[in-house]
Parts: sequence; C-alpha cells; structure tokens
Amino acid sequence: MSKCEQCIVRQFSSLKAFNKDELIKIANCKTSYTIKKGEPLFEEGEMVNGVFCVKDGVCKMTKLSDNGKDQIVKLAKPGELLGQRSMISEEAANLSAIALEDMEVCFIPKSEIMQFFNENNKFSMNMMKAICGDLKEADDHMVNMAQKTVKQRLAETLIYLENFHGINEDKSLKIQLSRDELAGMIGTATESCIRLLSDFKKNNLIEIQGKKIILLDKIQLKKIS
Amino acid sequence: MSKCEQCIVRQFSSLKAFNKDELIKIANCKTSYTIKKGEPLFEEGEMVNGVFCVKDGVCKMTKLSDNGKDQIVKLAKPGELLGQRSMISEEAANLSAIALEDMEVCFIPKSEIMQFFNENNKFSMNMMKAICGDLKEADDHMVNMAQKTVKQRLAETLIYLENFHGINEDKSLKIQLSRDELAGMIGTATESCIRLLSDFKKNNLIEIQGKKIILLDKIQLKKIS
DNA sequence: TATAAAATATGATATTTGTCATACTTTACG
DNA sequence: CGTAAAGTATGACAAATATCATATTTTATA
Repeated sequence: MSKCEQCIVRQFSSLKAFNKDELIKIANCKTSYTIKKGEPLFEEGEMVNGVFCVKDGVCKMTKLSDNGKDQIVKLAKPGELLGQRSMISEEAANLSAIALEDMEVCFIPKSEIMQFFNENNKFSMNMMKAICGDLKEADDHMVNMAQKTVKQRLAETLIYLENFHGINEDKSLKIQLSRDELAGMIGTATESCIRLLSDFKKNNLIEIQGKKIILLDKIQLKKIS
Repeated sequence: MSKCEQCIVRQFSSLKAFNKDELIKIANCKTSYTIKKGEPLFEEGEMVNGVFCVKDGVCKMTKLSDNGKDQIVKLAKPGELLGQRSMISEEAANLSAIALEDMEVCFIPKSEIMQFFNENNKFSMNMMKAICGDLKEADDHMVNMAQKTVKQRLAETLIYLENFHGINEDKSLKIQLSRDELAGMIGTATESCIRLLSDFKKNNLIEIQGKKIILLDKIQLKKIS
C-alpha cells in the first residue's frame, strides 16, 4: 500500500486540504487499481460508493444517449476525483468512466470521505468548488452544443485538447482519440467528423498522421470556433 | 421585514436545514426585492456575493453564446436558490437570471451563508446536493443538445414544461414563453421553432392559442422525444 | 383609437449534417 | 504471415436546419 503523502497528484484535487495524519488515515483505507485501456472504472447506473482518484492516465466520462450513441461529456486527467457527484447525491452514476490509456487509480470509500466532510471544512469546501467548476463547464458546454455548428465545435475541441491535455515533442496532441470518439465528443456522426478533419487538413489548419493530430494554425482554428 | 420562518418556499431549498433561531438570524440580514417581468436579478459577469431565494415567480437562466443568441440553460421556480455556484466559486455569475413573470425574491449575503456552512452541516450538505443535482441535469441536457434533433428537443421541452411547471385550468402550460425564448431553450432558430410548433399542431399533438400551448397527445410527444 | 413596433407565421432557398454504400488502410491475432 | 475485423475515408444522396424575404397578427403606447 503506497502512501498518499507521497502522491503528487493529491495537490491537484480537493485532497490537498489534508494534513499528514489525515493522509495516513486515507492511505489505510484506500484501494489501488490498475485499469487497462478501454476498461471501465465504473459505468452509468452503477452505485459507486466512494470516489476514484486518478493517479495516472486519462479517461473519458460518457453517457449513452437515447439514440444509442455515446456522448463524451468530459475527459478526466491525473489529479481529478471521479464519482463525487453520485456519492453526494446518493445516486447511481450518471456517467461511465472508461480508460483512454492504461490508468492507475485509487478508490476511497464513501464512509471515509463523509467523515472528513464533518471534520475538515477546507476539504468539503474544496470539493464543493470542484463540483461548481464542473457545473460551470457543463453549462458552457451545453450552450456550445446548442448554438455552435459542428465545424465550430471540432475546432474548439482540438484547441481544448491541446491546451488542457498537452502535446508531444512532435507537437501532436497527447490525447489520441479514435475518429469515433472525437465525433462522440463534439456530438456528430463519425463520417461528418472525418470529413471536417479532412477539410481542416486541406486548409492546412491541422496535420494528420493516423491517429496523430498536429495543430498547425491555432489562430485560424480559434477564429473558426 | 417578513419572517423566513413563515416562508413556505424555504421547505423546498437547502434552507430547510435551519431551525427557528437560524431562520431569525437570516431574516435579519436578508433583503427582499420585487422584480418586474423582463428585469434581471443579476447578469452574466456580475459579482453576486450572496444567493437569491425565489419566493414567487419563475425566471430564466440564460447565457449569451458566441454567435450572439441567448441560450436558456435552465428555468428556476419558487423555492430555488440562485447564485450559489458563483458564490462558492468566488467568481462572477456565469449565467443571467431574468424574470419571466413578476417575482418576489430575497437576497442573503455571502457572509451569512458562509458562516452557516461552518455551523450547520446539514445545510452545507443540502447545498452540495442541490449543486450536484444541477450538474446532473446539465450533463443530461448537454447530451440531449448534442445528440437529439430539434424536433425531439422541442417535444421533450414541452413535456418538461408541463411536468415541472404545471398547467392552468384550461390545461395550457403555466409558463408562457415567446417563440423566441422557446427557440432559445431548445437551441434553434426562432423560425424553425415556429415551424415545428405548427407541425405539432397540424398533427394534433398540441393546440396553440397565441402564447398558450396545450399538450393534446403527451404519449406521442414522449415517443418523438 | 390609431399607429408603430414587435411577435408570429410561412414560403423559398441555401447550407449543414446525417445516412448509406463502398473502398481503402490499419490492427489484431490465430 | 495471412486473414478477418475494425477503423478511416470518400462519394452520393436525403433529411434537417438556417437564412432571408415577406405577410400577417398581436401588442404597446402615444
């Protein structure tokens, strides 16, 4: 069992509110998992009963829409806590969390979290702020989905992927999504997504090598979005 | 200054956690407002520094999209608290709140709320749950916007308006939105909204008399959505 | 009440997007 | 290594939606 105290990603989540003693307490009740690419941490409809702390790897948070397509609602990266909302609402998960890469995560049971809610005000405030941040993003995202064209959404998503998830040495986006997943992120048909990518490529806005995507003209992409 | 103790709508919000003494304390620091139809409680970008408690009347929470159209993100009715998110995030409001009818609201300053966060655990938990509920709704809404057609969204919205905001004696929707507002709710052009309403009317799914809308065939509408 | 302004309605048309078919390319794996 | 399966790409077409023009109705208000 590894020590939470030495875990760097804790600094990026609500858990940064904890002192040495509290961290030891958490380390003693948490369980660590390795999740292989493509596997779920949890799925829509499941009771989670705790929160997952992402230590390494990125996952997609998806929801199956009525028409049978998976919509990617959000991407979660190291440092984020998952399952907070359903834990607090005492409901089944509203979203599925599926690993996009091999992941390392820790699970902290609900009982533990709830206890800290009462004892550590900074912690509960942190978690509230995190959820409020998610809410703001969700509202903004909703407006974009409702008001922007598919082309605008694709441009915006590409910029988001570069800004929030970074690039490799060759400047390609670190996060590699299949065309299908990218389509699920912007909310369109896979073919439309592919067509628009080809379009962007033709106009020298991006470069494509298989799954690798390099943004060549962020200014123009920004303008489109 | 009216007593919060005697205010019925408090039962429907996080404020239900308060006892007599706490309610008196709030009553002493709150300010009451009357907001005329069409006027804002607050607008996107403003610092709110407290929460509004809706005592009477309904308002729309909107966000101006990049293309210049107002998207209605949510409707708020009596019993709801507004401005919680920006207060907790310590940010400017992300949405505007505009009265759809004459409203009565009370404003409780941030300092007061924050104090209760520390003192009354049930209250802070209630507020957390409320925000979590908003987050779930926002995620679901987002998926609908991304995946459903305008027709599906209109059908769904009409049913939502009947189920969550009720009908008059003549069975018409209590909430009367202009075509423009309805379009802003489902995320489409006003003309498209009008056309689809005419369509629904032709197929005897709804009846229209000016701004009044009566749902005639909820089963079919549900099927469409 | 008269008049202008705003809201609603509808047609014509252009644009966007989805669907289906099909071909090509990459990947997984026996 | 070869083969099937999955993923990517593109054309052809249909459907959905936006836009622009214009007419009609309702509302506000002088």
